[in-house]
Amino acid sequence: MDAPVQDRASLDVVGLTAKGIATRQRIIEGAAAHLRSGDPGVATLDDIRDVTRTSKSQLFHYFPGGKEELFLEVARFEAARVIEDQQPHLGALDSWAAWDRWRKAVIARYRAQGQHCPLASLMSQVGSVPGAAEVSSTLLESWTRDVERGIRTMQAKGQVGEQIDARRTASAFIAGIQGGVTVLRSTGSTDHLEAILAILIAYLRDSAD
Amino acid sequence: MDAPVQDRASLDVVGLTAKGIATRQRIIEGAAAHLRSGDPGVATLDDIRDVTRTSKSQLFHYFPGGKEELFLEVARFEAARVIEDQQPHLGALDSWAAWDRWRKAVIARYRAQGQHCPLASLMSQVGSVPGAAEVSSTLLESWTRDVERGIRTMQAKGQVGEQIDARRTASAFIAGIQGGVTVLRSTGSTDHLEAILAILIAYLRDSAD
DNA sequence: AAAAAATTGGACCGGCAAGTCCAGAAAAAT
DNA sequence: ATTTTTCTGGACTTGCCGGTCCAATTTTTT
Repeated sequence: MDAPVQDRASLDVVGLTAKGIATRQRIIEGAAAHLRSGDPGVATLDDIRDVTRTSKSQLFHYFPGGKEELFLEVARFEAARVIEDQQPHLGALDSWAAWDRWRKAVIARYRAQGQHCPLASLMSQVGSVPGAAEVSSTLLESWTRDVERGIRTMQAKGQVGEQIDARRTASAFIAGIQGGVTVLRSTGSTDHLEAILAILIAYLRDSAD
Repeated sequence: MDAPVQDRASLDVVGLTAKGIATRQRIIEGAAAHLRSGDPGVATLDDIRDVTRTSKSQLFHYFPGGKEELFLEVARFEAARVIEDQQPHLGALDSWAAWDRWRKAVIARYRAQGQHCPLASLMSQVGSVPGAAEVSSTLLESWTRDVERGIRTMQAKGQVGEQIDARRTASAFIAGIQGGVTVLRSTGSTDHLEAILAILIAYLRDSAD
């Protein structure tokens, strides 16, 4: 389940000993947990130092690019989590029951984490850190693709009308989820998120006449 | 059109001379323009000082609460703009043509401002500044209400099915727009925004059988 | 016109946080 | 074993930015 994380990490750890890799990973995960539980805009390297029980020099040793590089790494880590948390449902949207389980998983996930959305944390840095835009749009793209695949599967089974534009509708789902979460972050309520997921799924169901 | 802004301002300007009011307003508008064109997380009081041609003491004279108070005031200013920019369409969603004009106005607005969404700037401070959450949820609420009213109007005319939950569907619209804009901010494309607006309107049209 | 109040300019302070440096400990290589 | 590389600790530097202060100027009041 964390295989992709391992892969990702191994790209950057060439030349590090086992101990070094462990420390590096501990920093990323500790920083991720810390950023997730607060406003990432205010998070400081010293906070991360405290929470990960490391020193300044370790931070800069493993992330020569400093704060920016570390945050990007955390962003990648979190992006992987977003998709993983929706599995196995997202990967097999092949029946209305599956869609329903997925819908519930999404709502449960965001309800649980409340105001703190790691993806939003990501987005809030899109402006300042160049690489962040790439990380988040990659995530959005693969997320959209998964949903699109689900819609095509349903079309193949005749449970969604052929006239539906799978790609476009998948985009709508992703936008809807993003928006629902955005509203959640500022109002604390999942109403908007639930509303749009229900409507979009109803739209798909109604399409098969 | 800027009557509400005047009202709002007049609440805080008791005891200020005409010149003072003008300076205060110049600061708010200049700061708004500046924040709109960059990452608000990095905006500094000195930047605002430069762009508004004022001095530190003026900033603190008119906004004793410092940065926080000034930013909140800017947030209110921007929140008003968001609604205004969709008028007069948003206020009179009484035919499919009107809905279409509204849809186009929304897309045009966000396409024009590209990656920089003032509402998102607002949101990104929800965590740090207490009042920001209130400002943005007030905006979302009144925005949702406008759409809800539009749906009810269409229902009264028999152009949207009675089985549609107006409130819930309006929530979906708002969430959809938010999400579309969120995606726009990170990918630069309005595809998601256009997709979800089209689908939601189609959903409404199809409801009138 | 004089006094009082509001407005403006900008120097200055203090704290905080990113990033540097180097010395010492631990681990790996030979 | 010793030598070389990797890893770790934390003090220190540097610059930035929010906020304070006070003196000068303009405007309003009487």
